[in-house]
Amino acid sequence: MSTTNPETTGLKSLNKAQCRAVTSNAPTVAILAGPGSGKTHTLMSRVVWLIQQGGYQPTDIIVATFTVKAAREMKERIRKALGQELEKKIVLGTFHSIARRYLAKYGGRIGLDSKFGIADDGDSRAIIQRICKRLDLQIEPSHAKLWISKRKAKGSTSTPAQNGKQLKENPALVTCFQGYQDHLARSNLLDYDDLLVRSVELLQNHPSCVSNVQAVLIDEYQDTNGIQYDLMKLFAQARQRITIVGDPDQSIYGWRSAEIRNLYRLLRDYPETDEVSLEENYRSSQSILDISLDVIQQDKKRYKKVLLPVHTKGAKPVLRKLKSSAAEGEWIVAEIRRAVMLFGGMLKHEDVAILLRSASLSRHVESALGKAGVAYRMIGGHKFYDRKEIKIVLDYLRVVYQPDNNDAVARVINAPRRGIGEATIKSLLEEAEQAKMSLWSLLWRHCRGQRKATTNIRAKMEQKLNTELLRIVSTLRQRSEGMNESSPLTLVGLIDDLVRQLNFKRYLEEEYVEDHEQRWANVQELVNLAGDFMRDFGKADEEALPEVEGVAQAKEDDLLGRLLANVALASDAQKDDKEQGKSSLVTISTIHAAKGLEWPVVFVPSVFTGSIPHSRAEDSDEERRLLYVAMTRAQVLLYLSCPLYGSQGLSNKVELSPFVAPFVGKFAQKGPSFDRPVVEGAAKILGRGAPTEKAIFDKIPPMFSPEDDRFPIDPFDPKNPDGLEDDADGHCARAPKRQRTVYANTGGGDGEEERPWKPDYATTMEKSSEFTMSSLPGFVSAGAHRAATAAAGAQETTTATKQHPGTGTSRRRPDQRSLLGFVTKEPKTQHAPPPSKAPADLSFTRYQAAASRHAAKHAPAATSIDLPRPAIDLALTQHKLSTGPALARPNAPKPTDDGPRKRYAVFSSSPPRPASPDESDEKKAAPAEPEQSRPAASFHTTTFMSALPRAGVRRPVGMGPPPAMDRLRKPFKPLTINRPKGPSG
DNA sequence: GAGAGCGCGGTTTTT
DNA sequence: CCGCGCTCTC
Repeated sequence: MSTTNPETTGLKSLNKAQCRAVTSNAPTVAILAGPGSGKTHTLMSRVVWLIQQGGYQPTDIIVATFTVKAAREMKERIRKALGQELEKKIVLGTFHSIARRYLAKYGGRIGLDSKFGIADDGDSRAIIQRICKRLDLQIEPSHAKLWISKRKAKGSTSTPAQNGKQLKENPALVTCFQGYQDHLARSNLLDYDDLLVRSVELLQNHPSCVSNVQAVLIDEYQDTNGIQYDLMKLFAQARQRITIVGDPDQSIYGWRSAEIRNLYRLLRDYPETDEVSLEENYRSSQSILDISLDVIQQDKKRYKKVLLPVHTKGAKPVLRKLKSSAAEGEWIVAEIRRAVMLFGGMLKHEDVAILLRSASLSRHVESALGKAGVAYRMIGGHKFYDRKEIKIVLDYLRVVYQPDNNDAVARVINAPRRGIGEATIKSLLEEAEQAKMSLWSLLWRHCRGQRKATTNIRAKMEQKLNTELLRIVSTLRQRSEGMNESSPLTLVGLIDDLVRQLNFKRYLEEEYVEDHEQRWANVQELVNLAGDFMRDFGKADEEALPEVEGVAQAKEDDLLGRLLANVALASDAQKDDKEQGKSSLVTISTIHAAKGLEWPVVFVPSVFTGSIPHSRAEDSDEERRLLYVAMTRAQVLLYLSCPLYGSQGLSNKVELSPFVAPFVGKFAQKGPSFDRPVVEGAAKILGRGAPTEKAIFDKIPPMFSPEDDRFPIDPFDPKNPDGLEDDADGHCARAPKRQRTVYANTGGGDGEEERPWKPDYATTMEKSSEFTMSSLPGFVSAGAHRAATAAAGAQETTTATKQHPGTGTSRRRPDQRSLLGFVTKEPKTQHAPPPSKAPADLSFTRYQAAASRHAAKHAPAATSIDLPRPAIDLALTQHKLSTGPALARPNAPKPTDDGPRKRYAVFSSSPPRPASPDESDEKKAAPAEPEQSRPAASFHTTTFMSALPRAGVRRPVGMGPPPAMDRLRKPFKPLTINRPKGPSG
């Protein structure tokens, strides 16, 4: 297998370096590479290669990823390459889920009860909070939690060196730690960190459990922490074959104790490691890469490496300043629409991602999208499983599964209301603890008359407890114990019965008069999720571990337990591309959750100090890397933006993030013109067909401004800093005093022409933006939009995995083998460092040289070869009817025959005023039903619908002036869903 | 002792 | 801007 011919082994999609990594015979392979260089693809290919060429059994391979999403994606890819049969046998998942599997099978060996549950974040927090309070420790629970988690996550790293520090430890923390562990043990729970800690313990003491393992592969290695490193080594202890891929520049989990140092530990611990660096970036346009590098290179301590653009320059990334967060949201919507429109169907909503530093920033964006009727899905942030109604049901299930889980029991005692208050529950808990029995059995015995509780429980309540809680749960428990894979529907039935017997619907109606429907729908969705779970994980040994000879496994056929574990471990976003394909959704995600993914169009809003370096962040380098990660998700269009005033008050000005401030001049100040070269360049990068100009033209409605000119370029006006809220038109309309911002001299340095801000135009457009956006029929409505795009863009477009389209153009570096591009500063390892003293900037120099070479080669050539006509698009640029008096009501043309359901929203041409009751009458008449045109196929649709006003309950949000609405309505909670829906067969 | 009402601080990112 | 903890009433 040493001489492998790429042609015959499916390695064609790999470049030379990748190929070398895939086929390396070294026991340990470290693949270090920047974003978009095909790391994951390479790792996946190596798995395939190990199985097909190396003769390894899939069951003997462990692939660990960092996030659930990454695991799922990896799974998908391997399935495509190997087929489901083989893929299923590979032990693949997040560290946590793999650890859990081992503990479920072998945990008995280290004294673990096989029915252990997983304490999620909320559980841990609650437990710690209680302990702190009860013992009157003078510490902050959140701090304690962090500390405990850090301590567990360290693994073997810390122990040797720092004894001095250990003495300094706050004894209160130690006490809390102890109490916490005791409590977990009593409730038979493991927290997330414990899964890893105990697995390490297991594998240390019982290596035979992994004696079969031939190869271990780790994705996103830079994010592993100490304990995960230990675990990796232990997984690999039989054969010591490890392959890792990673990028130190993308290390964004330091707060979770990820240690870049692990890279050097690996090189030290496995001196024969074959290091491979991948240097070509296949993802992004050159200008995106350039500016991303500008950002990351501010970090002087970083380990430099080469990143060669493969694609052409592309449109200049944008750094846009907006008046407020609300304006920012609206601008984003406008840009999305502009791009979708002017790319003539080549870009769809699903090609767009909005990446946020924190989930809480999503509000404005969501409301803008909602108003415009753009469907979206939110990844990360609020979790479906965190919703109150869901938590209650889950808590019941946990009690069914684990009667000793006192916390779950306690939460469930008075929900639905049974007239048992907090004080009573607290007292019962105390009593149980004193009596060294679980809360459940205390109640049980009390109600059976076996042991009278000292806590006073009134007869009426005892009655209720007995019939409504104890009896229901215990019968369900009996049923669940008889449940197994051969009776696949029982889990759904179980939840159904639980909910019915609790009269949960009525409870919701009474408790949540306002939105009980939504909540009940959520409960229904939970039932559906359970059904999906049964289908996908229920029967197949999705989680099986290979039998190792002579090592007995515990059977884990407890469906309920697995469901609950799945909820705890997989509570992040699922995407089910199959179903989503029908409706094209914009993605909103945290930057963290976006790692490893890519989109043609990426927005990074709120790039201001306090958000991106987050105000509570301790490591600003990590924050910078975070921004870098966000930026490098983009393939063709990258937009950063920053509101000039914070959302709270008008007076709090906001400062541009220091990470971009020095480069303001390198960004465009507004969205690019989507002229022919830009469109064609994008088409090339994405490997999609560029639409003809006619195709684009035909769909552009009149009144549509092809430029990003609806918002002032510089909304900042010192004379009128307070005109923000009420929109005293004057100040936005004033001609821009150019570049008088605090940040830098943007100098307007390049060919980007600055369109002067026309006062009248500005006002009208600005003012009319709400209704224009939301009510032009066929324009904003997803239905029409889909019709339009479907007609044009029926071609295959795959965003996920690129097969390195530009093979012909991408020049591989001849000296690819060299490592010097990567590590320039060798930390205190003294094993043979590669060409050690490369000047620190060499890599960058190389990069620059390559980049300019590349540019020289491509810029003229690329366009002239494929598409000889350069700038016909002038016509397009001038196709700007809208610069005229903007208020003329457009003779709204339906772009296509929208069939029978053409929906004309009623809109008045008068500028929107703050909502008055009479006015809203008119608005009520407007059909608030953009959502009806959308298929309700996936749960994400549900997500989206929750964003929309429900007829009768709310008036159409799109019609009204936004601020009023925002204040009137309780902000909706986006359902952020996550559907553990594995790609079913 | 249960529940409704008001005031205050506070929450980054994920398994 | 949202859950909490505190107070007051039943």
